[in-house]
Parts: sequence; structure tokens; C-alpha cells
Amino acid sequence: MLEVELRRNTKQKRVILQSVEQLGCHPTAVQIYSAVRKVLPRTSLSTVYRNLGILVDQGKIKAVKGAGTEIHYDHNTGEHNHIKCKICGRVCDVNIDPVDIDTLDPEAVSNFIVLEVRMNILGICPECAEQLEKEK
Amino acid sequence: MLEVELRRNTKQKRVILQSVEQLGCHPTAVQIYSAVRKVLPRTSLSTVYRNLGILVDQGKIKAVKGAGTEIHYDHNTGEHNHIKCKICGRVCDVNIDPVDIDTLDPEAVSNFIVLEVRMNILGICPECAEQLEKEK
DNA sequence: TTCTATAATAGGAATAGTTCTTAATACGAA
DNA sequence: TTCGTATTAAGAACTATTCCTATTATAGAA
Repeated sequence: MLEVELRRNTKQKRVILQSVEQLGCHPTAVQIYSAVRKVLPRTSLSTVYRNLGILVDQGKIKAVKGAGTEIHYDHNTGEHNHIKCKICGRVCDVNIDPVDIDTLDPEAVSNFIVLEVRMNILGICPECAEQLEKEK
Repeated sequence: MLEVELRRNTKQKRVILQSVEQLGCHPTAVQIYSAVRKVLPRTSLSTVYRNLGILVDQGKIKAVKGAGTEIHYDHNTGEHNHIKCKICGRVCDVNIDPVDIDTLDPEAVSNFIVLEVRMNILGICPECAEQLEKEK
């Protein structure tokens, strides 16, 4: 065997990936941590963070940095953008045509080499909008 | 006088606004703090943060949350996007037509009420690109 | 299956960026 | 000039994340 697989397949890593997939709607590390601890109660937060990092490196999940300060994790690794609710902080998918990096005018981007164009949308989710409507 | 101006016009606030304007290229709170302390050496970092918050509330400057974790401050309060250098962290202006919020398909945005569409661009600035070229 | 080297873990300390707390200060209306 | 109170300096507290270290448990070898 020339290629040695240094990564071990631990219970924790498996449950963490499973949780990201099952929670679905872009959970944060802390939400994943809560879900994982229902299955493996002694799991530590740093283990969650470390494994999320590994899973991102392996391309199995994606890290989403939105409007707020926390990182959300996404099991949908395809190219897409996100919208974040200003009130409850929830992150959902958005289907807007991505900006084509190659068509950008160099002058318009201060002559930077463009690596990634991310759309960062802020809004109010249907549930919170309804709640606000009721309170009026 | 019916309208009471509760805000005081302190030296610190004046120098902080001045610094954001003079530094120009989207300084962080810490960079502003350094500049302010050259004029008022006893200024504290929390005073800088508090006044930056007030100036943002008053619409005199804008807070720019880019790819990284720090907040940058912009004296140009007009509608525009930003690009951040992955290497040196510098933030520059970008002139791309903003997405028109009213033309977005509600389905495409998970039925959110859209408040703000921000373009978050990550790249390599001309200086860092040149540096990389030299090192090869 | 048992042994063993070491990758991964739990737990907690450390870090970065920002916000909060409090006694002291200084702005500005009278 | 006086005085009420908004603002300050200093540092503690907070939040999200990363780092550290002794201990544990996985996976390949025997």
C-alpha cells in the first residue's frame, strides 16, 4: 500500500457528519454539538469543530460564513448562495445565478485577482415575518 | 428648544470620524484606534468601538463585514460592494451593478423578505499578486 | 484475537474581536 | 462658573473558535 490513509473513522466523526446531514438547514457548530451529544453524550465541542474542519477539507460539507459571526455548515456542497434571517439567524438556500468571475472588468474590482464571489443576503424569514405581523 | 441634542461633540468622536476619512481604505477598529492615539494618546479601544457604532447609527460611516472576522469601516456611505485580499486582508471598493431586490423571485429566496443583498468578493490584491510572482 | 503505535478524543485554557461595566471626567446649557 | 449627565479610560466579560495535553481507542500487524 503506497497511499496510507492516516484518517481514522471514529464514532464521533461519523455522528457529526450524520448530524449535519440530518439537521439539514445549515446548523452552527453548537447546534451540531447538541445533536451529536444526544447520541454520544461525552463528545466535546472541540472535537466537533475539529471534525467539521476535516469534513470541509475533504469536501464532504461546506462552511457558510453569513452576515453574523458564527459559521454555519451545509451538507449541500454544490455552488449556491444563502439568505440569513435577521431575526432568528436561520440560513436558507438561494437560487440566484452566480456572478461569472471571468466577465468582471479588472478596473471594477480594483485589479484584484478574483477568487470567489459570494452573495450575502439578509432578510426576514416567513415565520418571523408572520410573527411580526401578529404582534402589530 | 424642543429637540434636545443628547449627543455631545467630544474630541474623541471628532478625531475618530476624521481618522476614518483620512485613513481612507476601509480601516479596522484597531487601525483607527492606532491613528486616533497619535492625536489623543489616552483614547481607549472601547471608546473607538462605541463611537464607531454611533457614527454608523448616524449614517456618517458604514460598517463593512467581509470574508474575515473583523469589521472594516467605510467613509463612503453610498451603495457599493467590496473585495477583500485573501493574503493581506485589505478591503477595496468594487463597482458591480447591485442586484435589484425587487426583481428577485420569492421562491428563489425561500420566501424571505429581502432587506439587503451584499456581494462578498474574495481575491488577491495587485501588490500581493506581484509579491507571489517574485517569490516563484 | 491480541498487541501496539499513534491518531483522535475530552476537557479546558487560550485567542481574537467586540461589547459591557464602573468610577472618574468633561461637555455644554443655564 | 456651576452642575447634571453624557462620555470617557481601563479593564473585565463575552462569543465563537482554535489550541494544548494527558488519556483513549482505532486500525494494521502479529
